[in-house]
Amino acid sequence: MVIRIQKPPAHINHFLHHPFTTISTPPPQDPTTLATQILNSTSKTLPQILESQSPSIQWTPQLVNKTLKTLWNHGPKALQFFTNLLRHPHFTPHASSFDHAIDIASRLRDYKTTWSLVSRMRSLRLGPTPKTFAIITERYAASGKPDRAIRVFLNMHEQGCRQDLNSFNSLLDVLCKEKRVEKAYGLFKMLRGRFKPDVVSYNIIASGWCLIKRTNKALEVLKEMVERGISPNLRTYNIMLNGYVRAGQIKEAWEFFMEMKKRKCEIDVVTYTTIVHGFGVMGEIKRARKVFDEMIKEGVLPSVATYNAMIQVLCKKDSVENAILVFEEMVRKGYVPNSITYNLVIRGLCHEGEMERAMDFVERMKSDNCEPNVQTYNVVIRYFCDSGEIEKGLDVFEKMDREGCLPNLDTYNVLINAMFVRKKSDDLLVAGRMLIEMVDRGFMPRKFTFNRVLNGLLLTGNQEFAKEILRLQSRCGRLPRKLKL
DNA sequence: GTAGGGTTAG
Repeated sequence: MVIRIQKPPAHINHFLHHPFTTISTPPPQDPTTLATQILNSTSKTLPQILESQSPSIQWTPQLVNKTLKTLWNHGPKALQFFTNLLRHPHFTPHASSFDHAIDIASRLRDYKTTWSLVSRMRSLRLGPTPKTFAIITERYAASGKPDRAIRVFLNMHEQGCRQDLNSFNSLLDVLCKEKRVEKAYGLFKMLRGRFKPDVVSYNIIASGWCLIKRTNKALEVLKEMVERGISPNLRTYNIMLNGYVRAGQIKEAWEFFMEMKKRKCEIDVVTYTTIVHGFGVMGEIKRARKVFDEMIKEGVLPSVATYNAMIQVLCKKDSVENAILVFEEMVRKGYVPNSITYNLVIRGLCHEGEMERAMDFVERMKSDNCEPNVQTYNVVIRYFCDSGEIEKGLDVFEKMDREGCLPNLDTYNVLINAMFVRKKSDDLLVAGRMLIEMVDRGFMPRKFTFNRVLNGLLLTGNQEFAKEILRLQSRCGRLPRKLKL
């Protein structure tokens, strides 16, 4: 049974802390330890594990959410954990935990679970909230079902959640981020009478056009906005600026930036970061550095993101050594590098073949209380494998497991591909086991990957294992049409 | 999680 311990009133507190009172304080509730226990459990032992925690553990939303996040790359286990918790009569779920679980279920394309969580949420009067719908529509749009996303939005009021301008903007954003700006703009025009678009709506559509490098369309939309009496804001300008940079129109970007200055537009750290990044990707390191130095004189302090932009472009167009100088400079100035910063430097070092120094940075990351994430490990695994050091790649794979970092689809793809280079039959067995593991964790291998592993196993005389993989493939619906029963 | 800047592979 799960007991929620509530903070006692102050007068009771006195008795609780009396030396003769035997009520113990709850143990430290560490989501990582909990997640590890859950990962090592089976569907049978999981309820017992949760049960054994129950006398002391407080299932706060933070603990539940953090645990779900840690289990992100093992969706089925994450959902098992959450649905088991829901069975406990004394567990009081929070709307945000439902949203996390719904996010995980819809990422697995398990829409049955998704919607049953929604109705559970509803029966507990916790939602669904507009955020819940943003999650679900994003998942539909991301898996090639933008029309389904739109339908979900149009029907959300039936789930007790009224559409408003905010939720409309969310939907437009989701469609634009999935590069369905054409569709988003059509919907925008169709429903603008009903939702009265604002500057946010227009900014979303404009950045959608910019994302697919159609800066002229973005300008057109913004012109229409002004004609309708809505003024652009700083974000609007930053969106256009970034659009030019993305589209490689660096001349236009610079002119736009100059125009902003001339018109005494407020210019902020985002504007500068965009320019630094823009010059950098064009290989104009000196000009990037100049803008970087200039912004401080103009009274705009760089952010960690600005440093990240600078570090990235130095790695790509200059040298890692200079990038590391900037890294040390930011640390000296009291900035705290984040995981993106570390990953950039690590990637830069890997790219130069400096694998040992890259691994040193992974350690430094840890000692700086910035846990290496799945992207960090993916980078070093990829570079080890690409340089033929398969064994070291596998070592890092084991290391991340020990550190409690779950691999994602990229990790498996990189490693499975690497299992073919040495032409060793043992490697194919490893590939087969990885294939089984990734499916177990909710990742869908491509048909190509299945076939490659299958052929490899057959050619190395592992007929029995090949059959097992074939059965797995058919369960995944990844069989060639002819073989499907 | 209503909008803008840093991680990704050719």
